[in-house]
Amino acid sequence: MKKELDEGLQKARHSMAHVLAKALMGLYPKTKLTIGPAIDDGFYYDVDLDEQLTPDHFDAIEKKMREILNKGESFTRKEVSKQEALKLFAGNEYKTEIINELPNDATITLYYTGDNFFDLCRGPHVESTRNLQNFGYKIHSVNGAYWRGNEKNKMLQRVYVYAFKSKKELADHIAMLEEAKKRDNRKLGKELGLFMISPEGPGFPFYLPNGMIVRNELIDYWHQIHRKAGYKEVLTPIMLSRHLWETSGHWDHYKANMYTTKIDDTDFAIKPMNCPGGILVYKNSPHSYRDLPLRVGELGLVHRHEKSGELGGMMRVRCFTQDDAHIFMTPSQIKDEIKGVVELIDKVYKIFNFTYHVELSTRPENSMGSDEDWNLATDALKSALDELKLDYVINEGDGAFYGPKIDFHLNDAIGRTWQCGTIQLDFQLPQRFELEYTGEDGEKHRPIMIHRVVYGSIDRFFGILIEHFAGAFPLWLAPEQVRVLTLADRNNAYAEKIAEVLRNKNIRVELDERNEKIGFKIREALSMKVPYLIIVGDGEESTGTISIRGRGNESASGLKLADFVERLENEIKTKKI
RNA sequence: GCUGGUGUGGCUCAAUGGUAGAGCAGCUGACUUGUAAUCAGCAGGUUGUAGGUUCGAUUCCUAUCACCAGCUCCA
Repeated sequence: MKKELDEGLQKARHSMAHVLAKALMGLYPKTKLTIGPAIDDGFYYDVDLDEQLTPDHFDAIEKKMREILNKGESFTRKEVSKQEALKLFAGNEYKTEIINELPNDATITLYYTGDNFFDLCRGPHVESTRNLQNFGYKIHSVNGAYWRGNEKNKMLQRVYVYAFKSKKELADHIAMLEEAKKRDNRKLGKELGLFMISPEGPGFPFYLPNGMIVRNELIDYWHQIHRKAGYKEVLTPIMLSRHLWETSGHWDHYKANMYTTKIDDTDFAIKPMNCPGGILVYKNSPHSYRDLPLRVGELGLVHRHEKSGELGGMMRVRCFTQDDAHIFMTPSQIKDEIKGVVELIDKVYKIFNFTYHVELSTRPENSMGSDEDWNLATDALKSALDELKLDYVINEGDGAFYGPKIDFHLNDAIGRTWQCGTIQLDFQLPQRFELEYTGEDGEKHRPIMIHRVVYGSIDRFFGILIEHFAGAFPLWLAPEQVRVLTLADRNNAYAEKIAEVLRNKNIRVELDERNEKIGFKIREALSMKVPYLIIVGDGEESTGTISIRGRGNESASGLKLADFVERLENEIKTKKI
């Protein structure tokens, strides 16, 4: 599912980055160049420069780039020794740092652009800037970026440039971004009355009535499929004692992200995860091997102190509901349980027409447990994926502190990917909490735990859905499924009767009886993305029929209400997208 | 949290170192309407907040809060 890497394009983009570097050096000779790689939609170059670049500078920089492209300057490779390289980049601490990390006997390569500019670079490059003349490129922003991505390092200026093989592709890309902007969950959330976020609670979303309907539909569906898959459900408190978080390891590993408080003289923390609560439920009663696997779901509200600059709409919040579940099982059940979860996740994503890819994350630095357990857990996940014949990418060191995980990444409207579903295998918490079950042999054994979510966060999944559907939710999710519009006051009674029939069928229907022109009412209903409009005037009333207009461009008249209701019910039932 | 930017009535936006203006939404009235905006009137803001400069600030400065883009982080 991941985008194929087009090596030729990457090479050309990286060559463009050198053109940008040369242009910047020409305009601002004090610029210290650092690195300038190709990315998905172009390239960037990180520079250390005292003068703050702003959009006002872009024209001049682009013009300079154009000059270099038009000259048809060749890219030439030159090999130098480490000592020579250090001398050439003596005033540039960033390049010096890079060079110093190379082995002493390394052959270091420089690339010249023309004969008066060179940059430290592994290459490869196109032959000449002439090869890049048809490129569509546009500097679109300058932002801060830490040297080497480490927030302890100096912040550099990162010049971002869109770059495509042709001007047409560039125009298409910009058009796509504009479309994405129209779908932004923050914009649509406001326009469609889905949710709000108040300055009184940054990162803590409020659900408005329309958003609440979507949320409840998502939850209803979740309950249905989980019941069918043999899950039980619990609800655990959002605040628990420090002692519990110390036992779980969160107090040591996750404290920076936890909200804490005191009750009397005891420290408490608002839960950032549901697992310790779920474990207390498990420990509440003794278990036999006959109970396993035990699948216990929880729609748990968690709070995490995310840094202020990381917040954004529904996509990144400080409190959210995870559609969590913990599965307690014996080692021999691991594979089948993981398979079951993967199939569940696949089924849910298909309902929404999402494509996704899978990643497997291994042991991070700040983790607990023995090498042996980590290997065992990681191997178990791998073999389950292999057995399911699922392609996956390995993310070294990106696991949770208590175990490795499989992540599901959805592709959203803008082409970004979002981690939603995850399956985490955990040998640690059962040990820390001394979980047990009685085996067939009458002895005590330690269960293994799976933590898993399907939506991930209901709130963020909602945000992704808003953008995915551009606010035009499928019928089963639409806050308002049908709106009945009247032509004139004298048709109101007829319209009310129709609305009542729909309401009795559990269809979410609203009535628009205002004294407005029909064009105005239609315009408003369509801008609210109502899936179906029923329009009734004298014509319909005299024949006992209805006219409908769909959110697409469908329109029909002379329909029987009963037939239309049946159609709606079928569409809702099949969760048709 | 960091770098840069933004902050004007419910929404979208305008204006100026001399005490803010429009469209939409809202309210009232007229119109009783046939597939994406009927007309008229009314009402609504001490220009995010707190200081400062100034004869005078919403416009300049400082701090702070929130938002936006990116970095870092992440469900």
